[in-house]
Amino acid sequence: MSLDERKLKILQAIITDYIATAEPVGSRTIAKKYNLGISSATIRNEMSDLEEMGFIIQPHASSGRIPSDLGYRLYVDRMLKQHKLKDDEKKIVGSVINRNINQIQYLMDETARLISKMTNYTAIFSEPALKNTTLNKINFMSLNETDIMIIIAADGNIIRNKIVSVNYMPEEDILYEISRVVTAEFHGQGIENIDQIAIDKLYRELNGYGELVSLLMDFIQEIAESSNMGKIHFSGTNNILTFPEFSDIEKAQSLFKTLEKTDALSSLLAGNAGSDMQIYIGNETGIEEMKDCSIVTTTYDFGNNITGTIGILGPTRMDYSQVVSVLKSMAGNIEDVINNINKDDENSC
Amino acid sequence: MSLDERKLKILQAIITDYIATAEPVGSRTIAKKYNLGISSATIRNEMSDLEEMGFIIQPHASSGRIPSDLGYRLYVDRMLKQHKLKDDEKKIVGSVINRNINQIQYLMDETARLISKMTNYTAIFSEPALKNTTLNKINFMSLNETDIMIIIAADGNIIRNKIVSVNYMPEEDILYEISRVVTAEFHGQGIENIDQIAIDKLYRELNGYGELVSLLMDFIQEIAESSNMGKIHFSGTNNILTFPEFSDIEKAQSLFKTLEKTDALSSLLAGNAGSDMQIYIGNETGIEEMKDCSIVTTTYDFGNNITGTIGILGPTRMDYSQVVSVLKSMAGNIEDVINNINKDDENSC
DNA sequence: TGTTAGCACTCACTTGTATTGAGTGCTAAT
DNA sequence: ATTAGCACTCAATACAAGTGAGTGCTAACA
Repeated sequence: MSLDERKLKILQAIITDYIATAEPVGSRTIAKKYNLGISSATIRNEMSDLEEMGFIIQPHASSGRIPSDLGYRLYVDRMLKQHKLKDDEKKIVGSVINRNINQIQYLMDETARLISKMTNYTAIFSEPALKNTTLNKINFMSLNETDIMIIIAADGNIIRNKIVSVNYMPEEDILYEISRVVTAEFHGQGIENIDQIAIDKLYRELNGYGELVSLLMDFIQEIAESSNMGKIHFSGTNNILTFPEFSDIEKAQSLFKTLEKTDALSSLLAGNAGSDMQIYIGNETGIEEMKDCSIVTTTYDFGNNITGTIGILGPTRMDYSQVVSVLKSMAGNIEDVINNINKDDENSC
Repeated sequence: MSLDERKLKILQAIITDYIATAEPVGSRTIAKKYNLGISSATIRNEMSDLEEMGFIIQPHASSGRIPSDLGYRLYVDRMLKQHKLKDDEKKIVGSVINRNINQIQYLMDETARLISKMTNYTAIFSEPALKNTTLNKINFMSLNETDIMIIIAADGNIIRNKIVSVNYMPEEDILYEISRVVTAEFHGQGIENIDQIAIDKLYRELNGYGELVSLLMDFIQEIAESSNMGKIHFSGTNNILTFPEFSDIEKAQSLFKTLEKTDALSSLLAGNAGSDMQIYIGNETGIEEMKDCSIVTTTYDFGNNITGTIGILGPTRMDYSQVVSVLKSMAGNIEDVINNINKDDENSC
């Protein structure tokens, strides 16, 4: 029994129909809707074969068939034709891009919202991990008599700040000088593995201001640690409620709960480091509560080895071709914006 | 027909029971569970009166009664006894507080999560509005050859930053000097109504660096505008799914949609400026989709007239006394943390 | 030998009907 | 004024019969 052209066509029809209706699809439906030039009886025979081969499943005797994880997998791997973005979809994408946003966080948020709107699924994104990032600039700024804000700028336009309080507040000018020295010493250092020699040297050079240096080191370590598990953000989670597979409120809730403790998901997203487009279908996610879900992720590049992940979470019967092309286009756009950040002020609106 | 003690007791019993069960409560139930020393028949008569007075409603003939908005209102206004925080609740509160957080955003997030966890309702909070805030310190910091980060520190430990690109990048030292001059000029100015004289003076003093000044002015205006409608955050929205009144998935979805476009909600939260504890019951929210919800809000004080709002969104039958006391305690805690921010480093964990 | 028509069978879903039970209102007795 | 008792209401539940979409199998056909 071989997987010939006709079987593929029937499988495709089943998947297409099931994506649209979320209802098990029967042989007669296929015969009527997709004119493959064969009768329902023949289709029945073929479907019987496809089921035996594991590509489709019969939820209960005498119901139509639905694609199995394996079926989706085959579809994704072999039959995914690049879905072309429709014109109006393109327009929406443009409108966000042209706004010339320069806060990455905000950009990501907007992108996620856009994705969830365009696909009616749930968008996921993780904050860019700072691993392998190099420090760029460090600044101390006094806020009042006791508080100082430490600002760390790293490659890829990544900025973190923290307010700390000090026992001894240096003069304004001294603080500036300290910033200069620290920056000179740490510039170019990897955030996760700062040279111990540089640290020692700093403590010596800034004799008398050890408090500041140690507060800084704390902060840097804090960043390095926290960035290992970039926070995950969602947009359009309520779209989940529109999926018929979650019309059972219990199921929807358990999925929401799973999304909240994002550990598992986090490692899933991290798994995509580098590869172009990752697709997890049903049980491939490795998360029990997500066996009816698929996740498609891709990475975007901040330059300097810093990458973030965006993805889409939907039911296994989601429209893979649309999802893939939306993601592809979005990742490209994010990179464009990031790389041209503030470089095209002239054509702002 | 007067609202005597006994009627109040019966109403209280109805509300208490309905909060717990979300089921219409009948006379026999009350007679059995709450030993008021009267028979179910008497209670029936009283309930009939209460219904006529508008405090309870009969969803359909021959069902139990449920409290009306008016009933809740009476309950809240007249019978709300201060709910004492249980010991274990107190412990949870302490654990967050002691972590000595100094990022306000993070603190708010944690607080909201805590509130939603303790109450099993949905927590709402708005970012503090910057209205009436005075500028404290302004700093320009170069990031690379073309980009500058503008940092604005305002009263109440509020920090905003923005990355802008400039055509001409001043020397590092000049940038520092500019920061100094700008800070000196703008310190103490209200963020929404900066003295035009000061602005003019600044342009004169910083002759040749007008670009920076105008970028700064843009940013300040941006902040002033955006802060008028502080963004609203939620925590535990999925708790909504556990409310039986939203077991109809359509209803849940329409509520979620309403929450997403937060305009209406935003003005609701803003309405609480200054007052201690605001309670909106059912239709009092003025939002059609929320007629089965109540919102309790309170404000917290950053000092210097800067206030934010936290609140709880739950079904109208929510446990008002618990909610009020949790909110009260939390608002107090936030203020404590904010006011002692970084002032108690010695007992950190 | 592959395809099709026909038929019996399965099973979720719908519809209609009867039953149950929690709850009310009213009336008469205490 | 309170209570017991009774008839009545109505949502919810349970059950039975009917419907229809779909399958598998077999025999006939090209």
